[in-house]
Amino acid sequence: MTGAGRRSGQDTKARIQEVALTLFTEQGYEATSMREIAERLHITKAALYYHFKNKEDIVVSLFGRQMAAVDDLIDWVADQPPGPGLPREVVERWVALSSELGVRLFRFAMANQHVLRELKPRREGAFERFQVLLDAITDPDAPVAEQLRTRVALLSVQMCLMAGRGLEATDDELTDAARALALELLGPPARPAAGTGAGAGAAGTGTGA
Amino acid sequence: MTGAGRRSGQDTKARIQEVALTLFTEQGYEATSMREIAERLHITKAALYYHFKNKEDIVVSLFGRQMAAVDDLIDWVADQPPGPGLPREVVERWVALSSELGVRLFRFAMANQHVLRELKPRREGAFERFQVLLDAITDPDAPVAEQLRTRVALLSVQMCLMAGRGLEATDDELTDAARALALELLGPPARPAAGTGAGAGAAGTGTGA
DNA sequence: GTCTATACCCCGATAGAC
DNA sequence: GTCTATCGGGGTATAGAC
Repeated sequence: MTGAGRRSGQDTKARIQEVALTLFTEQGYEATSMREIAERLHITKAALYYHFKNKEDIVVSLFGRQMAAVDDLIDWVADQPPGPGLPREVVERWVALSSELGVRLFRFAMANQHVLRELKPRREGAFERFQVLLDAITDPDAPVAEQLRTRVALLSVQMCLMAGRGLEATDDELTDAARALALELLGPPARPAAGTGAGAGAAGTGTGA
Repeated sequence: MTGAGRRSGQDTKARIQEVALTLFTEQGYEATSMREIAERLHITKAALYYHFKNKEDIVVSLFGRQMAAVDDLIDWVADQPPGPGLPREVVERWVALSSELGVRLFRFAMANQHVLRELKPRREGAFERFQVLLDAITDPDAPVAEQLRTRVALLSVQMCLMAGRGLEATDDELTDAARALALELLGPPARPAAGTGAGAGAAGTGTGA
């Protein structure tokens, strides 16, 4: 019986998140003040601090699921033996993750790197976590040009989303193009050689985006 | 006779720029306060405002030459007839520009997109200006995947610089790899067909980085 | 448990004295 | 050319009303 006339705390919290994401995306994180968020909801600044520790905490709450998903991917990578097929696997999973999280949040994350960079919920920052993925798929013995190709492949997903701004294309089209480009950069699929029996079903791992 | 014991205004201004660039790069633009900059130079906040209109203006002064160079490139592009060889030309010039400006400033620009984005010295913002370049080399009639390849090619410089963090590679190596990657993404060089007599000497246009 | 009122200190920026 | 003083507004903390 909490859902009628009176406003439940859950509801308010969700509304704050909604307004905050909108404003952060439209005008940027720094350019959006706590007062501005509060005014849109007809509450006071202090009320925000009942629901969230601080301004950063709102962002953290918005990216909570996503950060956890990235952490899962990192943990998964840590358990994998290095091999020629690993980069493709990681790229596939990374693309799936990106489209699942939503292009909207991904764009926000890119345009506000400086905010995400400072968050320290687990591990280091969002930025350093991506570095872990990059390092995991980089063969330290390969020539620099080759190392860069592999790393750029993973980055190309973000780049396609960025470069796609202003193009007449749906988010799905962009995501598909990003995957195609990333895989192309990795070169022809390494045949499962001998011992490594990993390269089977590719992407569809759990979420099914 | 202004260079001895007394401190000239020119000197102070340069010292401010030096300290500001260091702090901005180390801890970010927003995380660096005017007071902090002033304290390092043993002057007060207000003194900074004698040399610079505001905080943004310090950044503008740092990027002045570079912004002008980008503007020149945009103007040049605007005068070119669209053609299959144009993307390669633009990429070559963009890579040359990037290495000339210095990898340091380029990294700062990427990590602080949100600042550059709001600058309005001429035209719109630094971000929108890059969009002009992207649009200039994009063939609106090509399939989306093809359009993205072209646009990502131009972005490859930024990607390599980003992906190269943590790699044992010199800035020159990264720049070279970026150019190679960009040209590869653009596909085989379009033969000069018939009428377009532009694709001659490629990059070396003025600066000679 | 939910929110308001109020106060704190730092920030960027300006005006005016020296 | 540099300082002091001051302004409005930002994020944050807390006391207390309901």
